[in-house]
Amino acid sequence: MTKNEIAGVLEGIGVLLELKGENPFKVRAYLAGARALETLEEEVGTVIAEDRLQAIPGIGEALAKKITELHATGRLGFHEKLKASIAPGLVEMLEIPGLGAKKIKALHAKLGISAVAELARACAEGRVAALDGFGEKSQEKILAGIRNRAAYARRHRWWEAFAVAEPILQGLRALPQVRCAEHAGSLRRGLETVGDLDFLVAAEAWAPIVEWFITRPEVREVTAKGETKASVRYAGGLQADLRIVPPAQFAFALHHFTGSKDHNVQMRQRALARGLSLSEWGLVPAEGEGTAKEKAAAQRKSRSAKLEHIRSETDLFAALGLHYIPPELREGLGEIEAAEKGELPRLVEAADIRGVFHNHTTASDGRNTLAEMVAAAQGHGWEYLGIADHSKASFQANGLDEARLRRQIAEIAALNQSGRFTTQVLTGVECDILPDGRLDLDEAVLRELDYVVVSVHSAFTQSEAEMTARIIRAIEHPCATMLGHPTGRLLLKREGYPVNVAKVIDAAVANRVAIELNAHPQRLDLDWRHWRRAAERGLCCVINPDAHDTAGLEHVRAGINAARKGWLTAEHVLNTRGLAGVRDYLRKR
DNA sequence: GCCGTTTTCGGCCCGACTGTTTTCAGTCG
Repeated sequence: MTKNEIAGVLEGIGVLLELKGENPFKVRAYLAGARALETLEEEVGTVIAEDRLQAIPGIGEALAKKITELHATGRLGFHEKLKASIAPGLVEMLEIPGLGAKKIKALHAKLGISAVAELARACAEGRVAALDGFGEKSQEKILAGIRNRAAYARRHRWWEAFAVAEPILQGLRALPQVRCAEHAGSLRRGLETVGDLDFLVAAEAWAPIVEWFITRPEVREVTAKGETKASVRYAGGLQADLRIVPPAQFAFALHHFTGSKDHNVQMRQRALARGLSLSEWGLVPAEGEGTAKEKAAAQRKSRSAKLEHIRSETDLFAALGLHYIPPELREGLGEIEAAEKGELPRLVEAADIRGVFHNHTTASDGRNTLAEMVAAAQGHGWEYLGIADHSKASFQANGLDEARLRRQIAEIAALNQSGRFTTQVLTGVECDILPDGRLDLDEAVLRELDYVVVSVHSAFTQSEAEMTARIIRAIEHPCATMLGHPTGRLLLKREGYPVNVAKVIDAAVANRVAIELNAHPQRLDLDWRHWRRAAERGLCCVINPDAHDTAGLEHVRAGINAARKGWLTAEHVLNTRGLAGVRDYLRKR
């Protein structure tokens, strides 16, 4: 079993234990173990062989044993027994908003419900409302939740979520009562997909803001409305939470609601180690004794004392002995340790980008002409624009053969010489990697180009070994400059083809081939989780929009998000170099 | 189940909102 498959089993165990009513900390231990495996930056087989599993934080004796068994046999008796003891319908019921393990257990114990369909029937017959702890409203909410389950569970690509969120944020900022407003959550962290939107507002008068938020025309449903918080659902199922705090608490709340959860847990533990308690309310001396309620009261009392020193997230991090951690890095993946040592990278920014390489025109399947694309690139202030239309094997995309490509090279040379644009056009191609790893165009024509992007567009069903060997063969071609969308994934739509990314990265480093961070919001491929380690190993990144029209050039912004999440600096990214630097790089390869 | 410049046992992040209750449990983030 691969590490992600093993992580999936551990997560499944966690969920099942929760439904059994097990100790919540045990549940958390399994989920944490799954997460630790997912973020492991090496092969799990290596770690097992070298007996280092228990050195991974969150994995102890029991989990190490189970992971080893799963890796060796692909099965785990403990998991299978557990699965057999719980109806699969109960797990599915967890997807219904408002239903957690305890309520599902009660429904199962008292009404014998073990599937979503049975639950719907019981609600319709009014049997759920009659249960202790349930009522009419719970019953209605469950029914609505069942109806909308698919839409509610859906995640949304960052780009689309941002497009919904931005006008609302601007609207909030324009309200007279609002001192300041920000996005929080995974949107602010630049995650590739977003579950819901979080808006955070600092204000003194709250009611008018809540009122404005829940009465937007895009709102389909108001799911919660309190003094400091409101939740709504927009068309398409995207949910948004608004939270309002007094201005003095904004920095704490912004940090808290930006997350991630793992980052917050680590920050709170760090605070506790310093005798402080961190929450969205503030940073106050930790109370040793007393109930949760008393502690909260004590916190509120002492709140004002500390708050005046902390006006921003920068102050908050500083109070815990840390440099400022950009939101994109707050995933609990070592950013706190790096911030403590002052070793956080200076992350690449959109303004660092001086040009892009992988773009299409009407010559293949683009929707804008060469001149239109160059004009748009110039509008972005870029020094160069690379054109990489499809090659002939991508017949469906009107790919270019050798003769058409040569005509395009001549056309680009003429355009550059005309002086019509200050942005220089570089000649490239997105050359198909054929199923056996050969390239789709003659080497002679490839040598006439400034660069060659090699990409897989066919035979996705090959085995991992075949696909990996195929891509590596292409990387080893003397004309290959960069590897396009390395896994071919389409977010929320299609898994990538199976490929051993670690081996591909090794081959790219060895052959001085750059790997693309395809910035198309649907791709963001290679995934940000690989980049930190890959860059340390010397891999050169190139952020490419894969634009098929002038608007597609904007997508670089999404690629920047992903690059930042991958701890990349401008030095790691080829297209932060100016035209001379890029020409130098391409010549020396 | 994990973990330890307080500890090998006894902790494990913390608060808001909802619905059902008359003081709180469950859920959520």
